[in-house]
Amino acid sequence: MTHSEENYLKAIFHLSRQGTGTISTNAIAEQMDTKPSSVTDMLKRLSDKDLVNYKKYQGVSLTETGRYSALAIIRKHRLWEVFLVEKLDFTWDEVHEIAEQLEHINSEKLIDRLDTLLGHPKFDPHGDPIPGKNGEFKERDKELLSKMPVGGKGVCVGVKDSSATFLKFLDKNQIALGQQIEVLDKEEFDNSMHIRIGGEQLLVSHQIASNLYLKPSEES
Amino acid sequence: MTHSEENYLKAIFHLSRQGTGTISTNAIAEQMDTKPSSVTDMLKRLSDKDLVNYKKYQGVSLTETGRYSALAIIRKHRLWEVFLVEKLDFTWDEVHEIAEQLEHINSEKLIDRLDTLLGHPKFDPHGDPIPGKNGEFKERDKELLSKMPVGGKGVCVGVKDSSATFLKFLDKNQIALGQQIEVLDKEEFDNSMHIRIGGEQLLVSHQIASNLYLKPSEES
DNA sequence: ACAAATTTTTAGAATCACCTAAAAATAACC
DNA sequence: GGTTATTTTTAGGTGATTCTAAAAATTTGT
Ligand SMILES: [Mn+2]
Ligand SMILES: [Mn+2]
Ligand SMILES: [Mn+2]
Ligand SMILES: [Mn+2]
Repeated sequence: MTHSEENYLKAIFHLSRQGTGTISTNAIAEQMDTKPSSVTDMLKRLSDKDLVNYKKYQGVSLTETGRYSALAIIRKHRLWEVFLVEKLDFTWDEVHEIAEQLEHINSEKLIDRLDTLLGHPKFDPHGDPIPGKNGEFKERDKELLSKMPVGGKGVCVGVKDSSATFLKFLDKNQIALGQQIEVLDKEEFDNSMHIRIGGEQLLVSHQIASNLYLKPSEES
Repeated sequence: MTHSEENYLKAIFHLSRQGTGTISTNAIAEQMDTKPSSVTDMLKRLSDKDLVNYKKYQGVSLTETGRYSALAIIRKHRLWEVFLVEKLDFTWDEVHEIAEQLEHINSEKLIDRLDTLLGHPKFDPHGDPIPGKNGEFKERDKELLSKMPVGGKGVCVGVKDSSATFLKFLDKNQIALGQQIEVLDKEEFDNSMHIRIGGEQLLVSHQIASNLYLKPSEES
């Protein structure tokens, strides 16, 4: 499989996990920052290789083998991200770009050994789950901060937007994975939220709240 | 720079360090297992980018920037090989193939950090010197075993052929880098050599002797 | 239901990296 | 020095991946 094919599979996988159902040509083009016509070309090729189910004008979905391949690439991507943070002291905003390259390295043994070196991590530096060697994958139980009710509590377990800009913003405001967050109040006006985090109080915009995932604490 | 361009630069660099002078199209084609016509194509492209000095029919050589680029790739290749052996327990016969992929990963910070993690190694698992960050490079002082006189001694410091087949053969016969070797006798008939290595005596063929590098001990 | 807007596909072209077959230049030999 | 052999380049073509522009299909709105 070529780098390009791998990138398309990954994009289709990620899109499948957002909106339900079949994926549109335009959605892929946008996600990958290419033209729809290029996407159509590639979908034909992927379909020929039985990696996607594709019928003209009907949208596309991954086949079993396509899904398996996508998960293998995501596994590599996320393990490399962990490696970069844990072993090479990169920050979580720096690793994605490099992992985009490393995910295409082809060696089963390499990725097995890396997994072992890292102690079989279950999540990457952004809180995303790392697929298993045999394609096991389940999303973790999480909720957007923006969807939490006033009075709700939880632990910060992930980010939706993992752009460097957003991650650096979180660093600056001392918001990190593993921290306890409580919703104190919501502003009707702009949907911004007053939260308690690490003893401090903070007002976060709706933009921010809708890009932070919490694992909600059990309500009594 | 594309992967292919990088591979060509590397090939030209390696050829320059063997026979002296300018490099022929055919030599590159053979080294890279492609056709001479493909090489000509690429030489034009590399020349356009000022990475090589190329005039039709006159052979080719690296420019200053071409040489610098080649060294950067070789540095990456060899650092990754060290990483694979030191951190992921690969054997020296397994690492080259994977490093062929990893050498194309593009991140200065990554390679700096890797260098630090590994303790700034000077040599790769095959005894080849690792170029410095700023293009410093000097070959180590070494001599082929086959060129050593009877009675000569030295430490095994490298291999010329670093194919998996040869390396596994060396493992099987307990020949490893760092070992003391003494030439006991040469057979006129087939140029095979009786050597002492690690207390044992061994008869090695000319083929083998001409692929093992020693650092000759000071003769008195 | 039909026109307009949007999405998607086709057609045609460019670039990269490779190939084969043929032509041209250079080197080797007598 | 002229013929042969070898090396190297050109010419032309293929597949992969992208693009733009135009055509076709689908969806939306009235
Ligand atoms: Mn990432
Ligand atoms: Mn991630
Ligand atoms: Mn190598
Ligand atoms: Mn090596």
